[in-house]
Amino acid sequence: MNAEKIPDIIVGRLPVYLRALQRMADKGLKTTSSQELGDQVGISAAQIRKDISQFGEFGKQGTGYSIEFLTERLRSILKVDRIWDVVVVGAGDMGHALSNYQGFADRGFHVVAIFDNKKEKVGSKIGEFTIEDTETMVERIKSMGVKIAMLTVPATAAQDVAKKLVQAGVRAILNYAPITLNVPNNVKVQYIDPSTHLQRMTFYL
Amino acid sequence: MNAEKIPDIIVGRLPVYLRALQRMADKGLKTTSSQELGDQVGISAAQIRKDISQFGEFGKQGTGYSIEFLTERLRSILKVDRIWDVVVVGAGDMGHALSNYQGFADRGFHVVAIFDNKKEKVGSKIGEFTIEDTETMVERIKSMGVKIAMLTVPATAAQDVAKKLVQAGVRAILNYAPITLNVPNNVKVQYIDPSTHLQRMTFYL
DNA sequence: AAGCACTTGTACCGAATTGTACAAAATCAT
DNA sequence: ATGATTTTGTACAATTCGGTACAAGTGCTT
Repeated sequence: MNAEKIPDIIVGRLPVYLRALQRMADKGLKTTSSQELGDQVGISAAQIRKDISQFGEFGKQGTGYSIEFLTERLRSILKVDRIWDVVVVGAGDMGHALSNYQGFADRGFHVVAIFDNKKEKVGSKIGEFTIEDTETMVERIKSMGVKIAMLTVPATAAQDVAKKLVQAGVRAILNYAPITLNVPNNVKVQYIDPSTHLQRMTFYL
Repeated sequence: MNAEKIPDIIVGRLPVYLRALQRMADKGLKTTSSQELGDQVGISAAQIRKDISQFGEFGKQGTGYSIEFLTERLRSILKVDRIWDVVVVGAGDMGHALSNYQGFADRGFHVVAIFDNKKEKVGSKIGEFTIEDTETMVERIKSMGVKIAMLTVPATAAQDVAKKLVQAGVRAILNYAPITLNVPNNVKVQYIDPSTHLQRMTFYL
């Protein structure tokens, strides 16, 4: 499989499959089917089979998929068969919550530093982290070789910080600021904005 | 325009347009074009024109769109030309952050209560809110007539809580728990799971 | 007043995505 | 062993989605 040829919409579903598989494994299950997995994640069985088959023939007729094997394959495909270091920029409530979040460890991520530009915050602790100054951020990120950042600064500051992150070599940004970021093509951005997500649902109310 | 006929993918882009328009208005701008708006949000101008034209002819040739008028129309279409009461379930770090979040007010939402099932948390304060017991949640939500909930409980509890929310009349759930929820067709769910979003990007690294 | 530049809304078309259906393989029951 | 059942992977069809192109309206300049 060539990464360039896989549609983004399929890539977007893989983490959902992986998440469901990990839950099944936690329950002690050994195998599953596209039907069962589809019921779990609310996607048609055919869709799941087609998505998975983009990367190889991982199933067995009559039996379905080995949960362990499929999990391993998906982790490899998504490159989370390793641990990625991640930095948090913005030490507000959201940065705080992400720094403490226990849900990264078994999904392939590890927060290694948190930055803020408020001098009065710099130096204070969040859990085990000491908040660092954004002034030194670019060098710190470069020296650690971090490729992933989570951005929880105010919208007004987000574009500037994003530019710095790109300078520092960051290639993936999870943006919590309610603004669309302008970044080079080789940098990926995912957006998390609760108001936007809510507005997407009020349409149907 | 008939709500049933509008593709979900278009509905999903409208809040992004609205967000960009509100930023333009804040800057004092009066009009914009599909080209300019598209540059802001990273979507082609033709796409934006087509999306907007689903709901009427809001632009003017040669001039573009009145920011104020288009904002007003989008707010009406998305039904955020009013304030929706929202409850938070789960008083962990994320529930805490959402309860304090200042970004809801001018986007159509207002947090009115926060619930948790941990007896030792119930009664304590988060900002102006007193954490309430999930045992009384269904009745409280019913009596307040709340239709929207944000779910920040652990994955293991999420499905049970979601069921209760549906019983209470909630029609839209913003789910922060890393699990797919099973809800009736007339209930909408949006998913926010940082690990899933990050995994969607590591594929390209 | 005439020409130019800008911009919308939409018709048309190709690309992307999803659904349907089934042959082939594997397991299970008797 | 044989037939019934389950399930995958994929060919084909249908649908959805996005890009291209342009007529027509608007405002600006000279």
